[in-house]
Amino acid sequence: MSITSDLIRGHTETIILASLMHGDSYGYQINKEILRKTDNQFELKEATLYSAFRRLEQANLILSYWGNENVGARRRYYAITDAGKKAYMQNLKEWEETKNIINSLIILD
Amino acid sequence: MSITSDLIRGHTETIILASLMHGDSYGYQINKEILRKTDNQFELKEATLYSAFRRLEQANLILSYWGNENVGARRRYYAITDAGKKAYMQNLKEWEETKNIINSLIILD
DNA sequence: CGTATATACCTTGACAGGCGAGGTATATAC
DNA sequence: GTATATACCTCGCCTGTCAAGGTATATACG
Repeated sequence: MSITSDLIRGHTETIILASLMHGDSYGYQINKEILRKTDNQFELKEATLYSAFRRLEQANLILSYWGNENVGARRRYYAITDAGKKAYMQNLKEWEETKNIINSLIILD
Repeated sequence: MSITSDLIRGHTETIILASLMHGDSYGYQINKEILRKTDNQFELKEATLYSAFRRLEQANLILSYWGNENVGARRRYYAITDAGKKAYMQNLKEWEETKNIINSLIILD
């Protein structure tokens, strides 16, 4: 896990929103997807993931419902709301701007 | 709650180290330089700046000395150490990796 | 002289997100 | 029966950020 928690801080919610832009999903799956997408370089810690879910739902950026699995462990599915989609777009824009700012500050001339 | 602060979190020290790679400087000047480089889009809050100085000096990544101004307010100058240069290089590398990871996670296919 | 502004440094305490460490439950495989 | 994978959750600590205060020097203006 080369990525440090302070560098990821502030991106957790956007990462979750981005994942849900592809369709409804649940915690475990979202994290596995993150692992896959980053070639096992990164995953969210469970406590981080679930506290982010709570914040996002509180802010009405996502909503949740229990899946109707009749076998295996229960799953709580999450769906992104319209407000969530807007927030995602906004966060993406901010990321592009922040990226430029950081680049200009830490890369030497 | 400003989004920017969480996105910049973890980069503060690298920003300071990068600034000192150009030569010794002092708090006020470093912050003005950041403002200039980002076209007034960003600056470190004073409390953040000075607490970062303290951490960096504690870790022997920078050292400080009082300037000998005989006019105006006193200045505490900072210089980057060899360990600081190494840390800067390492942080820069981590930034490039983190950038890719975040991009791959938040930008939709 | 009083006030405003710029330069320059510093401290305290609150806040919020990340996460280690624990817990619960279902199902398969050996 | 025990190990592993799936799947969810909570508690409490840690750490970086920052609002809100403070101190001191120098110049400009009326």
